[in-house]
Amino acid sequence: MNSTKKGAKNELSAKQAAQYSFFENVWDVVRQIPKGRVTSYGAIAAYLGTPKAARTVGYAMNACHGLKPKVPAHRVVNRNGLLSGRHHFGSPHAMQYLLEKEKIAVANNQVIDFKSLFWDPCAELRA
DNA sequence: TAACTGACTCGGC
DNA sequence: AGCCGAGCCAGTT
Repeated sequence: MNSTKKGAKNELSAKQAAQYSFFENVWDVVRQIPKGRVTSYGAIAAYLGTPKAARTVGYAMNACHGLKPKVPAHRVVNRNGLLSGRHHFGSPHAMQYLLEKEKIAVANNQVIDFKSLFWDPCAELRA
């Protein structure tokens, strides 16, 4: 006990986000995305308490490959509804193919009616 | 230890 | 209206 450390790093003070790394938290939220819906990196980051950590969320996706629980990263797109991470699925069409299977219309690497299909974790999971 | 990267986002021109 | 640059966060090397 008495680690005598400065104690910093507890700034998260969110509800959970406790011992799990930021990545674990991101994956957990992504897995909660309902089928047929999509969300943005900024929305996930904001839910974790860091609206500016959108880049970090995308970075977490980079490590989501090979995870035990499947992470529907294909449901995560950028703020413009563009499939920015399609190139990281091994195949540039894999992400679009998965989205189409979810009944999500995709054109030109962009989600159609993205605004309507947008799923906000802070509004649905918000504690 | 320090520096860089990166699947983003916002603002300004 | 579209294009460009800077900022931010966490993890990796």
